[in-house]
Amino acid sequence: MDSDSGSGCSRSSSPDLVVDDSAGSFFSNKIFQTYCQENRADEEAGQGRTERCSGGGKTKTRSDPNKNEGQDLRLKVNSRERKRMHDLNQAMDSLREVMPYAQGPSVRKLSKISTLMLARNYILMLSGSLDEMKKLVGDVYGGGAAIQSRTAAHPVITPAAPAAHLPLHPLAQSLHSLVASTPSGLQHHSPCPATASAMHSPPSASFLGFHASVQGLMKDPLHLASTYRHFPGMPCPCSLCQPLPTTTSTLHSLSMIK
DNA sequence: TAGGCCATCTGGTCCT
DNA sequence: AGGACCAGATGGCCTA
Repeated sequence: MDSDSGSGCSRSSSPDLVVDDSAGSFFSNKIFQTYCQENRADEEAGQGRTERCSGGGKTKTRSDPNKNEGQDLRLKVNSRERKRMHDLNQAMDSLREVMPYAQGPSVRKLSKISTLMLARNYILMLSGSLDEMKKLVGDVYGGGAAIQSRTAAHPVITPAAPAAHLPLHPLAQSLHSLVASTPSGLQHHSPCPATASAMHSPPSASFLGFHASVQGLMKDPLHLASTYRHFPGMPCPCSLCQPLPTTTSTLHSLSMIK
């Protein structure tokens, strides 16, 4: 049953995920690297779980593991699959850690589907904020700097602009208002009228404001404004609140190829 | 008790 | 051939 040791992060759980490897991308950050390290340590520690079958599931092949070679192979495959799912769950936990929702011992954690949908909306919201910040920077510096910063193919703000000696107070204030809309201050971001309700709903799909069925939401998550509730601190998925998909040009470094 | 969520097993498929 | 990935099936736990 210890056949799966040594695999570690030799292959990503999502090998088709092509990412920008530059500094600051998700897969180059600390969380992902520490996850890989912890994963190796977890393999040795997790070997004893193989026969436990705690959460449920089927146990029918566990009666006589030494019966033949086929059963040994089956156990190996089961162990690998179990480890793969554990890796997936760890990645999901890592994602939950950076999601802007109430976390704590008294709060039930987000379900997987809710985590994924919230992550998507959060990315869209941050993309919109980034776009807005670029426009503000362009307004402050004006002229060529604005043109430069608005170039979609090069969304990098050049720090060594000649106007760097200009007074920065308006810019700093603008940046502060934007920073306030990041996870620690998201409650100031939502312009929705219904944000005062349901402060501590459970973090289920309904907590995210999804009244529609999950299937319907996955089909067309961008056009369900009338079915969403709005909560403080949550990136709202409705068409009134979320940034338009046009801002997703900054996400083009992430692409799924299959 | 029904429904949602989850962990596990299992067989198939694809890739290296 | 072996491993990764995927989807279906199954059963346990929890909540409304």
